Amino acid sequence: MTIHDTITQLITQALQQLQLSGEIVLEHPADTTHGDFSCNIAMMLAKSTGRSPRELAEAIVAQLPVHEDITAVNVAGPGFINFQLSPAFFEKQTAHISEHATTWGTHTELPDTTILLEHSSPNLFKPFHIGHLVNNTLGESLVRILRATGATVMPLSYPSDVSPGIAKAVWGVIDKRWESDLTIARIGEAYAHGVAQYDADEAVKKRIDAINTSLYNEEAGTPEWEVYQTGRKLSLAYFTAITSMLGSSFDALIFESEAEKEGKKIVAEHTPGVFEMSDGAIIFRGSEHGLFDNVFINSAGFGTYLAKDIGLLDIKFSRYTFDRSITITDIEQKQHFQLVKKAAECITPEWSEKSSFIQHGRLQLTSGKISSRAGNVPLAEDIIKSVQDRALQRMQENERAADETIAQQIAIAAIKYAIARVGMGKNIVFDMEQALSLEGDTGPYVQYAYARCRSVLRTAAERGVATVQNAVREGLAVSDVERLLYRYPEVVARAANEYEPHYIANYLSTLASAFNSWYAHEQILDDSAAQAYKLAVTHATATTLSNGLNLLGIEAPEYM
RNA sequence: GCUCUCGUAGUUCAAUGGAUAGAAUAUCGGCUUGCGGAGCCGACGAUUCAGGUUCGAAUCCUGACGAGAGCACCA
Repeated sequence: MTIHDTITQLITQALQQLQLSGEIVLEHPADTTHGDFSCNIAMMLAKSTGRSPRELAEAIVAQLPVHEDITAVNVAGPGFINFQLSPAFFEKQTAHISEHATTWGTHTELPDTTILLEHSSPNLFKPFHIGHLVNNTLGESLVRILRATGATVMPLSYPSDVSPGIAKAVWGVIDKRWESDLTIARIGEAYAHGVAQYDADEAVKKRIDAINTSLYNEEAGTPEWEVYQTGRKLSLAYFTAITSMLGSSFDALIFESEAEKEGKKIVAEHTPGVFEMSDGAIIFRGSEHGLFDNVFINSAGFGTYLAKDIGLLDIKFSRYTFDRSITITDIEQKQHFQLVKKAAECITPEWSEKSSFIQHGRLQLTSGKISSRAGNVPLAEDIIKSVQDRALQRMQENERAADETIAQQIAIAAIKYAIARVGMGKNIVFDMEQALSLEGDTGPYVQYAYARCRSVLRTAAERGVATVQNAVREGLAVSDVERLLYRYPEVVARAANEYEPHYIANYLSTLASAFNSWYAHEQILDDSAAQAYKLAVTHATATTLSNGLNLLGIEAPEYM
C-alpha cells in the first residue's frame, strides 16, 4: 500500500468514528513546511455539520492513530490537516527505489488492457517537418507512459500514401526528370515544384489531376506508377530511419490507400441512412448533431480523409483485439475527428465508444535561424542538427571530448523537452535561441543533473567507498530531494490517466533542480557517517531521473 | 457570421476549486582552493476587464475586450 493510500485509510477510519463520510482528496502542499500531504476534508464537511472547519479538523486529528510513517499531524490555515512523513519513511523509500530501479515508477493500474496508439503518421512524399516532431514526441511519450501502467500498447502509424499532394510530387519528379536518380531531398523539392505549378499552370493542373486518378485507381505500368512506387519506398525508409533515431518503433503500419477502399465501401453501404447524396458527393449531415456537414466521398468517387478515417476504424477493429484506440493528431483536426467520431457512432457505436482522439498544439518558431533546405517549413533533421552543433560546441568550451552520439542525445532532449513541457493541446513556442543555450528549464538541464549523479557515484566507486544496503541518515535532515522522490509513481499515474506527458517533464525539472540545490549545499563524499545515505539518495535520484526521461523518450547520458 | 480553443512577470511555461500564484529566461548583484559552473544563492517583476457562484476562484458561470483554429469535395 502506498503512503497515499495509508493516509486516506486513516482519515476514513477517523471520519467513521465521528459518524462522518466524504471524498478524501490528498494533495502535496506547495510549501514543504506545511508538510508532505494535506487534506481539506474538514473544510468540505464544515458546512453540512455546522461546525467550524478548524474545530472539525481538530476532532478528526484527535481520532487519528499513531503511525510509524507519520511524525506529525497538525491543523493549519483555514482548516487543512497537514501530515509530515517520518525520516524513517524516507529511508525505506530511498532503499526501495534503488532495489527496484528497473520497475520504479511502473505500476499495475491497467494490467489486462490493450491499447492501440496511432501517432507520427507521415505524409509520404512530403518532408518530416517540425509538426511531425511534436506528434512523435508526444505520441511516443504516451506509448511509454501507458506501458508504465502495465497496459499492452501497440504503436501504429497511418502513412498517407494517396492524396492529391502525392500526385503533385510525382508530377514534379517526372517534370524534373529525376525518375532514375531519386533521393528523399529531391522528392521534397519535386513536391514544392508540383504545388507551385499546379496553381500556376492550367495544363499542369489537368495532368496532375489525371495522375491523381490513376494513382487512386492503382493503374500499374505507367511511368507515374513507377515513380510512385520508388518514391513510396524511399519515403517509408526515411520515415523508419528518422522515427527510430527519435526512439520510436511501430508494431504495424496501416496505409491510407487501404483505409480509403474500406471507407468507401462502408460509406456506400450506409447511403442512404447515415450518409446522403448531395451535389454528386456523399456527405454526412454533421449539422444535425451540432457539428457541420462535410463530404465523405467526393463527386469524383474518391473517399476524402473522413471516409478514410472511417475505413481506418474498420481496419483496426477487424484486424486487432483491443480495449481502447487512441489517435494523436494536430489540434487543427479537432473538429474533423468530432465528425468522424459522430459518424462512426451512427455506423457502429463500439467504434466511437472505444476510440479517443486527442490533439496536441502546433509548434511555432520565434526566431528563424535554422537553415532549411525545403521552403519555409523547418525539417526535423535540420532542427536536430542545429542544436546538436551547439551541444558539440559546448563540449569543446568545457574541454570535454566531443562526442557526436551524446551531442545528438542532448539535441533530441532539448527539442523533446521543449515540446513535452507544455500541456497537451496548447500551442508550443519553440525559441531556437533558448533551445541552443541548453540552460534553464530544458532537457539538457535534467540530463546534466543525471550526469552529475553518475559522476558522484563513479567517484565514490573509484575511491573504494563500499555500497551500503539499507543506509540510514545518521542525523542528516530530510531533504527536498527525498520529499520529491517518493511522489514519482503518482506523477506517472496522473500523466497516464490524463494523457499528459507534461506532468513528467515538470516533475523531472523540479527534481533536477532540488538535486542541484542539495548538491551545492551538501558535500556528498565527505567520509562522514551520513555519506552512505547521501550516496543512496544520489542513486535514487539518478534512477528516478533516468526512468522519467525514458518516459519522455529522452536518453540519459552518463557524461555530457 | 456560426462553432470551438485560449488570455498569468518584458518573454516562454507551471499551478487536483485551496494556504504567501511557482519556475525558466532576460536585467541587476553575489558564489564554496570541494564530488562536473550546461550549476548554486539573491533582487526585480504577473492572473485582460466587469459582474456572479463558493468557506475559498487564475481555475466554475455570464458579459465585454483581445488572440488563434475549424466551418463541402486538400489532409
